[in-house]
Amino acid sequence: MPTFRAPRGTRDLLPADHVVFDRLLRTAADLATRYGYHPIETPLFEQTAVFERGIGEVTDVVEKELFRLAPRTEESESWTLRPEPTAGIVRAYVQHGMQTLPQPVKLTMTGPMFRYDRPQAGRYRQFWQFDVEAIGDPGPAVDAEIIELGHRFYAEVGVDGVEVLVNSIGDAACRPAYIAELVRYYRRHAASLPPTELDRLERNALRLLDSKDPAMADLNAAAPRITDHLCDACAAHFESMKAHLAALGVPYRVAPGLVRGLDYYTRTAFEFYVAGREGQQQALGGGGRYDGLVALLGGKPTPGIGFGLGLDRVMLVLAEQGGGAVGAPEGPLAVVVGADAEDTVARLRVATELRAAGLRVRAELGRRKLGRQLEAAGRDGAHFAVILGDELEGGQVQVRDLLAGTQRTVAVGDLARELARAEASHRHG
RNA sequence: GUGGCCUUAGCUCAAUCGGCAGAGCACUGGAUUGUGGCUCCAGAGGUUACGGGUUCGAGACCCGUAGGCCACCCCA
Repeated sequence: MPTFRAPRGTRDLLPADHVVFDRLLRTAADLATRYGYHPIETPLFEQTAVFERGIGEVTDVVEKELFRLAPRTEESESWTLRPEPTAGIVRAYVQHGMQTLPQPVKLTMTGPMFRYDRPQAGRYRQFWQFDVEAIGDPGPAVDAEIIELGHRFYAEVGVDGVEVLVNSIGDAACRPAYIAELVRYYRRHAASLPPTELDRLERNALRLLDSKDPAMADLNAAAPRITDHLCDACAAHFESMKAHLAALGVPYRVAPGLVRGLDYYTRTAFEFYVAGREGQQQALGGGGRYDGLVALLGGKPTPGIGFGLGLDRVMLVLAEQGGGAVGAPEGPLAVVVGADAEDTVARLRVATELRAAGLRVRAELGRRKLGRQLEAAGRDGAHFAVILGDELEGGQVQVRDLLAGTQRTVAVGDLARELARAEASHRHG
């Protein structure tokens, strides 16, 4: 019964979890660099209007999941913890005049996002995303390149069975007419619509296509498809994007029901999905094109595309698939131990010298007897124990090879060199 | 935001019909004083999530709260 615990929907990443987490961060950073993306950090919170205007007022994220900060005074502005990275990055793009840079501007950011919804495994109020955004390139080739990048991320971190779902949701030229037709279609069948679906029809008709209600299956299968109602420009974009994906060897599936939850998306929408696992948190990441967003946030009309990949869900799936989750934090190369409980000064001196030489060294500062110290060193995963004893008066210590069980006397001045040499011989043979 | 299941030591779990809260792992100490992994011994660790109720008596039954999980909503 701890007095305090992590807030609902948040969790502590303990050192053992961090081994996997670090690997994800390194892979993300390395991949983004290889593809020409530059790191950016935006604040964890923004003016609420950035999200309301950018994401859309009638989305679930804005209507019920915003993590609003309590105003400090009556007059103070409304701040909200970021629920997704794109709006903030686009705000920065506009604020710093990045339209004057060579286009596209390719940015990457990995960090925590916040949504105030009901927690479940793989769904947290604070969760981590690896995000990339390419702003200023209207062409379908960059869409394919970015999807391929996401696909490669999962491959490199070792997630099996990731499916790529793609769709086109049109643009301002063709989507309104399609939605009107969709509404007409469902209204004709209003009698067979469940009440909740009727309600969604009025709010956001595209969402009906996504319904998991079995009663909707036949109706949705026969519903007009957005991809049959794209304007010529959107249709050409979609075809070219798919051709590029195929040429890059990325396996994908067209998912006509994939509409995504944020209003700013246009044309390309995609999701990375892992099927067949326990629990419904199967969307590992997703993204799409947002050709209207820069203008919406006050910039001149500029196209953009990006994705966000959920690192928490990747860790979850890796653990389920039996990969990665195993991993103790890296232990020290050597532990400095001593026979005399009072010799902590000597232990620290030796350890400090070895650390200055660049070695990973833990000093045993407790009062445990030597046998226990060696036992702890072994469990730590240390390869060597440096044992301080009476020989120290003659400038010498014992170096015990904990893996081989051998031991030799070494002059203190030669310690760093000797440890490095012995470690090298472990590796080579 | 809606509905359901769950909560006993740091972790994984026992505790018969309502009758003295336990084990394994982990942790700490010891096995004739400076040598680990194995073994043996011992110790520490609990308001049985929290608050109320029923009862001679509650870990167990009832109500509420919190947290976790599952399904929705939606998404990462």
